[in-house]
Amino acid sequence: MIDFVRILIEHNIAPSIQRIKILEYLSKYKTHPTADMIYRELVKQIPTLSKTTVYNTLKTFTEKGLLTALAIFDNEIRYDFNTDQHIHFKCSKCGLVFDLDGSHDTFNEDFIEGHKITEYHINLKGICKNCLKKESK
Amino acid sequence: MIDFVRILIEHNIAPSIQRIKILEYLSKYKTHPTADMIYRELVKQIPTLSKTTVYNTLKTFTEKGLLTALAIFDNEIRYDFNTDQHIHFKCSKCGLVFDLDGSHDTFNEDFIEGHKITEYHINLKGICKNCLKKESK
DNA sequence: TCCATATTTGTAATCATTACAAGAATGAAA
DNA sequence: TTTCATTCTTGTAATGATTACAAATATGGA
Ligand SMILES: [Mn+2]
Ligand SMILES: [Mn+2]
Ligand SMILES: [Zn+2]
Ligand SMILES: [Zn+2]
Repeated sequence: MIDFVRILIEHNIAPSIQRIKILEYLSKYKTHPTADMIYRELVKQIPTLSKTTVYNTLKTFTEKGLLTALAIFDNEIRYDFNTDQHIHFKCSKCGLVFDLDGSHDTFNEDFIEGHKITEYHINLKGICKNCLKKESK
Repeated sequence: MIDFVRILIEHNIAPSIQRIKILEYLSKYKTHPTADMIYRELVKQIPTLSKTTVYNTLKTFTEKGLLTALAIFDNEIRYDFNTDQHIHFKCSKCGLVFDLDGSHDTFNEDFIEGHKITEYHINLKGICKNCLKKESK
């Protein structure tokens, strides 16, 4: 059982019910959800939850390094509890986002051509295994 | 002088004034502009230009493989006349998008872990050379 | 308990993009 | 050259994600 309250305190974030639930959701469902997906699920548990709170919380978490914000196609931000370097693949059929942690060699450099690098993302797009299977039938 | 009419015809796109101008703009200004940036520039030349036409045209061009659509941070689509594989870097200070054509080894595989790959993007974020220079003053 | 501060909420605003329908241009057949 | 179907363009309205903002609520220490 992960101690979400401790994680929040360690990141200098006051552990409100909303924040605990949002962090719990992200750690449990590694589907790279959008703010709206998180809202729609959690409002069932917390009927008074506001979508603004979800947005604010996700912003805070990202700024404090607790999450990674992903901008992978289709103009929507997705959130990832896994802040380690890994590769993302989005299926253009079903819309699911998969992790590909292939041991691809990554940039380690802090500077490239004089620019300071703070984030590094590899995003792939295509048709996922499941959708390919359906297609072939 | 590039023959934009020929390029359009070769891609099975009827060469209207609007389409020619949009293609010309993208080939001339390699700044990875958004639809809105293109509109704001071209409406000076074509006062009747509609933003919808810009969006439609960019969609058509992308579908026909004439452009690459980039989703690099901040929820906006940018367009690139250069369809060759290269790396993008967005400065979080000034917002400019730079090309980094570093000979980074890329995926060549058509399939990864069973998923069919159709697009491959490497996006970096950080602070660009120019902004670093300004900061240090 | 009291109070300053942090957090949450709900609504309105914004920004990028898409949907849609009507008008204009095009170009081939008669 | 007229006709007419098709394609393009335009303008406005709608959508969807996100942010701004101000009021209401919760929190934790003095
Ligand atoms: Mn991930
Ligand atoms: Mn580029
Ligand atoms: Zn799929
Ligand atoms: Zn910069």
